[in-house]
Amino acid sequence: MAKRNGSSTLSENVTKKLKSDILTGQYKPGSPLTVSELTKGFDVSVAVVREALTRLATQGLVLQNPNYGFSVKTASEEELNSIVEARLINESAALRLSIAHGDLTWESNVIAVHHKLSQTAEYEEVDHKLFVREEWSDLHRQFHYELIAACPNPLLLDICRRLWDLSEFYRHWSFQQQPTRDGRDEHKALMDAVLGRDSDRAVEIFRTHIQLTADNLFDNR
Amino acid sequence: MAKRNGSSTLSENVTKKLKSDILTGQYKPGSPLTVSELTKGFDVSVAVVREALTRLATQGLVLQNPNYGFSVKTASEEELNSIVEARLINESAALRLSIAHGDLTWESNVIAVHHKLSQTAEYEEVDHKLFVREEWSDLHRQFHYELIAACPNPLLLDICRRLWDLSEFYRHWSFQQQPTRDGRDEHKALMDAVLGRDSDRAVEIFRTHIQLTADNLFDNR
DNA sequence: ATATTAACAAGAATCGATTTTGTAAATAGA
DNA sequence: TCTATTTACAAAATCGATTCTTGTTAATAT
Repeated sequence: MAKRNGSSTLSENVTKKLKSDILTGQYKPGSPLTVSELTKGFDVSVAVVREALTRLATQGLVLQNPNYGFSVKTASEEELNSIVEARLINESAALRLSIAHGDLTWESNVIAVHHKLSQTAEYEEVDHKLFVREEWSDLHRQFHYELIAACPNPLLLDICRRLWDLSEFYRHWSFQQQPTRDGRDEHKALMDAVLGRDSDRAVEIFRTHIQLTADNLFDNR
Repeated sequence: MAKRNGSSTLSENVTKKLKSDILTGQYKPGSPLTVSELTKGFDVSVAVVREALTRLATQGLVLQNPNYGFSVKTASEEELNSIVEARLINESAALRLSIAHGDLTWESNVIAVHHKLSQTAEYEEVDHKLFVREEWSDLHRQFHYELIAACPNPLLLDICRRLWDLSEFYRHWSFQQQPTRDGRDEHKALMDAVLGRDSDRAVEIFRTHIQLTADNLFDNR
């Protein structure tokens, strides 16, 4: 850091990096985010770090206690259920709108991303333990995002994006260690329903898919 | 300002005040929010003002162009429709959940707020023009909020709150000048459906209510 | 020995100054 | 006269230092 590149600001870059660090599990839930520590790590001033933390706090990824500082958001099964419920509500609606408005380009984009996703390995083994691969994780996100991309309501899409971020946080900090199912078939079925413009069916598959994914996170601990 | 009171921070207070100023129409949509101007107005440092602006920008009430500064969000009929649609989706869902979970205390709170609202005048005349009274506006917000208050999903409630803020912005900057209808009956019907635990009917009334309110804002210009 | 107050330290919040950026006016060259 | 480059200026972004808060420990008193 310490030097600006392009027309973006230091604050933007630090926000992006810090968010990514939190979402990829670099900090434990609830652990303090000391401003002075972060200034050293990023080699920027307090103003920049504070601005980044303030942004993330407003988005719900960071907790702010006045006069007590910032900390990474905590995790609970209860909250995960709230997130899943909110996602079901908003992403289902966005999905219906997307199916109603999507054009040919959108269709081919969906197919393209699905193909990549289906051909990418989900897990990798490190020290005799399985972890979700970042590449698969990115594609998974892209796939779900592409499904709703034709929704003409930018506000709704923004809500979906933020809820996805919150979900993402749990993927790294749940008690789940072993993969118990393969979502590949579900993704295929979901895509088929979407391309067939069958909203009801698509939403139904999506509902099951996301519910199962969430259930898995806190089961088998 | 310039002096802290209680355990709250300057940033919090400035954020609150600035947000209120924007929502009550103190600044025109799109008008620049110069940091140095605001520091003078609030008698605080740039850090505090920037933090407030950053918060509001993340919430969508303020626009931020990197290296170009902040400005009040703009208004368009298109965006209002997006907001209304997002509110319908989220507030309907919250309403159903609230009706399903609300207890006796909640019921009486709904009745209490509705009574206040029904007994409060909506408009006042200033210079031969009618304006919505702040007191009524607050109660209106409280009423709608109380209806969904028993929803056990805090995330969903937060989304509703933020969408309400965005709607609030339009109430002051729409082209509508003359009141064209009275929502009193609709509020009564909505409350009755809610207390009767009739979710479908409540959502239906709510849908009509919010749609008409939004339509009015951009009609009769 | 316990309760209360005072001193201290760590970190948050705030400040005023410095650096960088974008815009528009001024100058130079075709 | 018109375009291209330079210069000047205002505002944004960033910095490092100062001031406040809060929690903890040491000191004093009951």
